[in-house]
Amino acid sequence: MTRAEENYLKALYHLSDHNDAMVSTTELADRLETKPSSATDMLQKLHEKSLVAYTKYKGAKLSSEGRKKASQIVRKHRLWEVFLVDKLNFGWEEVHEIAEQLEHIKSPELVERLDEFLGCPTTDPHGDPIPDQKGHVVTISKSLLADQPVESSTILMGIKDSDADFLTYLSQKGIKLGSCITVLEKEPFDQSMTIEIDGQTLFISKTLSTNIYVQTL
Amino acid sequence: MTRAEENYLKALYHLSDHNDAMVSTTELADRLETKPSSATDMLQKLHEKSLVAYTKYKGAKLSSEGRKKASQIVRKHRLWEVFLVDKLNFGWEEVHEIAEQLEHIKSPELVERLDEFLGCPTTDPHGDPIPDQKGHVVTISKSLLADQPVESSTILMGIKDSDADFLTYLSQKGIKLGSCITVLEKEPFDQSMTIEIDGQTLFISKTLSTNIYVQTL
DNA sequence: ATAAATTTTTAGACTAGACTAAAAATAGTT
DNA sequence: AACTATTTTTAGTCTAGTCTAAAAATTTAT
Ligand SMILES: [Mn+2]
Ligand SMILES: [Mn+2]
Ligand SMILES: [Mn+2]
Ligand SMILES: [Mn+2]
Repeated sequence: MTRAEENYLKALYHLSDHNDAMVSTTELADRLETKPSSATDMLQKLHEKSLVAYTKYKGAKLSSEGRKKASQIVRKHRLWEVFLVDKLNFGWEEVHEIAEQLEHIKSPELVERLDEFLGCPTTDPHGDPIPDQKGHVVTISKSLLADQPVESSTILMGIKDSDADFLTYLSQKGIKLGSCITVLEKEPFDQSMTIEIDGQTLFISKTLSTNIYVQTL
Repeated sequence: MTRAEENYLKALYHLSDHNDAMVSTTELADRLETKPSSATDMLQKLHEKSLVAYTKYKGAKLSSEGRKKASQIVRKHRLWEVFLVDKLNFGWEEVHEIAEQLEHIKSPELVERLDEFLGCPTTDPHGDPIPDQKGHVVTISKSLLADQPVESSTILMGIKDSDADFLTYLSQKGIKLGSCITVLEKEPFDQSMTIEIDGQTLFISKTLSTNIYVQTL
């Protein structure tokens, strides 16, 4: 499998959002910052290889074999992210780009040894679950901070959009995985919130609260 | 820089053997398991980029810029080998293939953090020196075991041909970096030797003794 | 110094992956 | 239902990197 093939499989994995929904060529092309015609080419190739179920004009989804391959890439990506943050002290906003390369290293043995070295983590630095060798993920029920009622106490479990600027902003405010968040106020007209996070009071926009996953205590 | 370009630069680095000797296209092609015509193509390209000094029919050698790039790849290769052996407990015969991939990961920050994480090692698991950020290597004077006189006591400092089968064989015999070797006997007709290594007596062929670097005590 | 053998380069073809432009299919609108 | 707008596919082109076969240069041998 080439790097390009792997990137397409991974994109399909993320876009189908676990409910093996059909993905259109434009969605796929947008995600990979390429053109729909290129996506069509690749989908036809991956269909030939039985990694993708693709029907002209109707979109594509991963085959079970394709999903397994994709989950292995995601597994590697997230394990390397843990390595970079836990062992090399990178910030969570710096690791995605590097993991994007490391995920393509081919060595099953390496993955398992890395996993063990890291203490078999179940989530990556952004709160996303790490698939096991078989591609299974333990899904932790989490809800959006935006949907929490006033007075509720929660713990920050994940970031929806792991954009580097967004992650940097969160770090600056001292917002990180495991932070305790209590909703103090919610403005009905623009859904902005006043929250207490690890003791300090913060005012946050709707954009922010819809990109943060929390777990109710 | 593409992966292929990097592999060509690295091959030139190793073949020119520090004395910036001219390297022929066939040598280069053999090393990279490709054809001379492919090597010619790439040399012309790298010459265009001023990374290689190449003159038709006369061979090629690295420019100072090219040598610097090459040394950075070698640096990465060897640092990753240290990581794999020291942190992930791989055997020294297993790491070359994986490092061959890892050496192409692009992130200067990663290299420096990895270096620090590993305690800034100066040699890799096969006894080869790790170039610093500027491409400088600390050359430790070592000689071939084959050239040692009878009765001399030495320490194993490196392996010349890091072929996986050879490394596995050495491990099986308990031969590793740092082992104390005393030459007990030398047969004049075929240069085979009887040695004492870490207490045990071993009979070794010329092939073996010409692939082991030692330092005299 | 010529001729033969070897090495090196060129020319032409191939694949993976991407792109543009045009054609075909689908979806949306009157 | 027919027309329009959008999406998707096809056709053709491009680059990187490889290969084979042929041509050119160099080296070796006579
Ligand atoms: Mn990737
Ligand atoms: Mn992540
Ligand atoms: Mn390599
Ligand atoms: Mn090595």
